[in-house]
Amino acid sequence: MAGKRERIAIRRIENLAARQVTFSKRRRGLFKKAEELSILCDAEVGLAVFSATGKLFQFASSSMNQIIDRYNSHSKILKKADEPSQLDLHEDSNCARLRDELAEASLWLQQMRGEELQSLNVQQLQALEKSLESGLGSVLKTKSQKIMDQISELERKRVQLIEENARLKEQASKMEMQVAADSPAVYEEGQSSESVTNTSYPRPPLDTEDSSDTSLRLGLPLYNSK
Amino acid sequence: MAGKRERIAIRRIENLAARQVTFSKRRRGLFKKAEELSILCDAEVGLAVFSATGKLFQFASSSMNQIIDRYNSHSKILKKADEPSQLDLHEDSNCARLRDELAEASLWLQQMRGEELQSLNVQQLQALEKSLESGLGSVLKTKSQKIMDQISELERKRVQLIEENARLKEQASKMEMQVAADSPAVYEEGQSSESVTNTSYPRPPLDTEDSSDTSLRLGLPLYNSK
DNA sequence: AGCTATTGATAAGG
DNA sequence: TCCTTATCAATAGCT
Repeated sequence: MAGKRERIAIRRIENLAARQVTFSKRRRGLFKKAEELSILCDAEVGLAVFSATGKLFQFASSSMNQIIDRYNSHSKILKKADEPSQLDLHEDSNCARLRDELAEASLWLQQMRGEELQSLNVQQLQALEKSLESGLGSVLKTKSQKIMDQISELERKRVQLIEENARLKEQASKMEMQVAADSPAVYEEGQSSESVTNTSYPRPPLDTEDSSDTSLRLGLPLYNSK
Repeated sequence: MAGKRERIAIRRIENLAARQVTFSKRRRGLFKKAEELSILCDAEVGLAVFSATGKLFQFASSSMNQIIDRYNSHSKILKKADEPSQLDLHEDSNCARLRDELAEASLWLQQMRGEELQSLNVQQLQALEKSLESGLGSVLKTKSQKIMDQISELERKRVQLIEENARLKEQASKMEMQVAADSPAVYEEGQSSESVTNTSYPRPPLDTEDSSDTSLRLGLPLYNSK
């Protein structure tokens, strides 16, 4: 069912539909590779493609205007004073620099509003988005981890306390029985806990554990480091 | 001997030599694909690459100047008339700018309304990504709130248990004193809690409270709804 | 728009 | 920079 791929000759594809499909596929691949080259090798890359129907697709690692400027600079060195023709003649004096700045600014605005994204196929948009997303992700991840740790710790201590309670209850009932056996009149209404006599009773580990628990005291433990 | 190739991450290659080698290889590949695209699909392609050392490499299916001109023509449509030929040069700079912004906004609105989206494959994906991201943000916010609630609840129960412990300890020591007074030989080494006799001792609120606490039992309470 | 069988590109290592 | 080779990635041909 799949492709019995054959190598194709590099010449114009006559079939219109096939040509358009290939254009789409290869264009994507080309732009991807252009971007990868610019990132991997720290190169400035500008790529413009006009489809047979006249539509423009572009990629620029920085901005196309900047790349064209840089290209022209190189070309001038290799050639001559370039062609100041109509464009440069009247703009050069006062408007060229301003025009470039405006072009850059509007390009940025376009990009930030979601416009001209074609020219940023993957790079700028994704760089911006990824930096926000990854920063957010890291924060959330760290926060979640800390929360999880705190929950585990709380749960651990809860279990400890429950066990402690069980021990104490057991002990209490044990003693109750003894008390009842020895002097049955002592208990009438259960434990009305008063007369807090602080005896030298050997302390269970509770308080020791609890003293290491300061970070869990407050209502907003999210932002506590351990 | 040969390459045990591994896939590499698309980020700047730190090693200089490796970066240069990769630059050479990939640059060749990129130019080859650019040429193939232009031939196969009858497209006009211009590609300029500046190495990190500032060297220029270029490919153009026709001529770079022609492509730049054509590019500028397209850009002008989106930006401004760009032909303030001497006459309206000074006066219209602001007006042209405003007009440009309006034109851009219109185009953007078109795209947002669903027009021109086919040509914005990556744009659409990333716009979708962003909306997903904001949705994710809401989810995370809600989740955080629930976790906070659970922590508060755990903390509340912890305090309850501590109080309960304190009561039991108090009671225990109270009884201890009684036991010691009535039969001093009973206690020798404190509470080695064994012989778990489950008496009909009136239960403290612990277990009752605990039964409402099922969602906090597991190690991953993050994904529990209340 | 998806899916594979193939071809093409290329990371490592000399 | 140029080979070689093992792998990974792109994509031609179909559906």
